[in-house]
Amino acid sequence: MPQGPTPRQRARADNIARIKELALGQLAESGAADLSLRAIARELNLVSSAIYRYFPSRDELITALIVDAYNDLAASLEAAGSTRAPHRVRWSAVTGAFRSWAREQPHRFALVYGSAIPGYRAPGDTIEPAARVVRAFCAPAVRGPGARLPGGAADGLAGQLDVFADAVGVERDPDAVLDLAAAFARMVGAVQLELNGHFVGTFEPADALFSRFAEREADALGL
Amino acid sequence: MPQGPTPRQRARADNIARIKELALGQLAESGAADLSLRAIARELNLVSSAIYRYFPSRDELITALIVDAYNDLAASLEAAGSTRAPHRVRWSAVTGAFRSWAREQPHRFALVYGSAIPGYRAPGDTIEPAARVVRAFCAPAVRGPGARLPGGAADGLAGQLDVFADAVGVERDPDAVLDLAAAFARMVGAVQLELNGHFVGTFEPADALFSRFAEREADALGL
DNA sequence: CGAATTGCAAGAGCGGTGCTCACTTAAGTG
DNA sequence: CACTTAAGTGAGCACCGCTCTTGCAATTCG
Repeated sequence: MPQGPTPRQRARADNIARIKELALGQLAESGAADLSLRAIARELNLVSSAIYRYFPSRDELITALIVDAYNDLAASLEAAGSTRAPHRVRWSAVTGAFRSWAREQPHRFALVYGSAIPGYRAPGDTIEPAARVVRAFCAPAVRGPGARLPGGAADGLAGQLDVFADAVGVERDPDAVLDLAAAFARMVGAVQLELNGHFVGTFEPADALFSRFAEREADALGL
Repeated sequence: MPQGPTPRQRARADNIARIKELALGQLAESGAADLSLRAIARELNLVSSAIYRYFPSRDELITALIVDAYNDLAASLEAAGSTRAPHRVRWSAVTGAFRSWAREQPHRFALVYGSAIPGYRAPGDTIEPAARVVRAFCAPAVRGPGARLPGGAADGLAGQLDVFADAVGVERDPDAVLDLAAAFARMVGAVQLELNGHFVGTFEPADALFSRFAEREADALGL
């Protein structure tokens, strides 16, 4: 027996995909809090309760969208950073890709890095995809001058930086690791500010600001 | 005539305050998207429709809460930064106050710097309070080595930095202004990440990380 | 092949939401 | 005291997430 997916499984997967697709469309129009299972069912010519055959609750649907968004963003960063170009160029590409992805899909960015949806608690399934994003973000700076001393298990911030470096797969000295963490936080914050309109009247368009940020970070990281 | 507020105006103001208070309580428990006017009315022994005498819509209530939150945060930063201590100490105090405020009232932080509430568009009333926060944040670094050259009206990023410096009331060279913008974005991003649990497993607690960030920024700003 | 099992969809229903509207009641004003 | 105006009422509309029972169809098994 070929043991492939049965027709039933195929149909089910198709429906799940269709639901996610419609949910994404709704997300783009109204945001996560307005995501309505009933509306999805309506667009799908289904009775409202039928949706619950595929997603046991609204939160489960949202979780699936979050995981997808993390993976999509991570893939985008990985694609931007996997060239043979010099590290500095790759850094610029990855940071640019982050912002571009967020600007193209602001609703999905809000889903993953915006405020937690009220009453919604991210389950464990999301932490791996989230880490993948950070890994991809740091990839261009993964190795450089001042590799990590094999000290290990230091207390306090030094120890935390070691843990972070390990999780991200970076071999750098603590100062560089700190720079990476700062760069990621800066990125998330700046994108958040841009998307929420906090730059209107000052940094609009913000292209120059973002590329200058990236240059400085590249300098600090010795890329 | 003393021309003070009439009893009616007093009662009205009291009711508005009470509504906002209950809304804040609800916010702390469930987040902005779960904010229910009917629940507020219930807690207030009012019939649901009576709320609309005070706030024409749910969005208007939320806007009021946002303005209050901005002003509260700004006041907190201003208090932390208005000491006679050296600039560097004040910088540390202000950045610390920002994080503290956000950690104490995560729901309010989410309201102002989190993702836009779906379907909700911030009206103009919010931009002044928002600017006040940025001003207070930058206050400790308002003046320092390398004051701004009276060039003015440069194109591109330099011009934007000038606009930003003017709006914030900073007299610094473009590099320092850029540092300030980066520090603010870093702050918002890092707090966002911390509040949303992205630091679990790495930077938890994040106190050391945040103070190290602040130190580096103080260095860069020459404080 | 027929029967049993499994998965899907239907539809009614519960308790909740924001918001509107015609209405009564109460308070302040000439 | 008569009048205006603001506050509160309650029914109602259209929507929401979610549950539950019921009928039907496809698949799997004896």
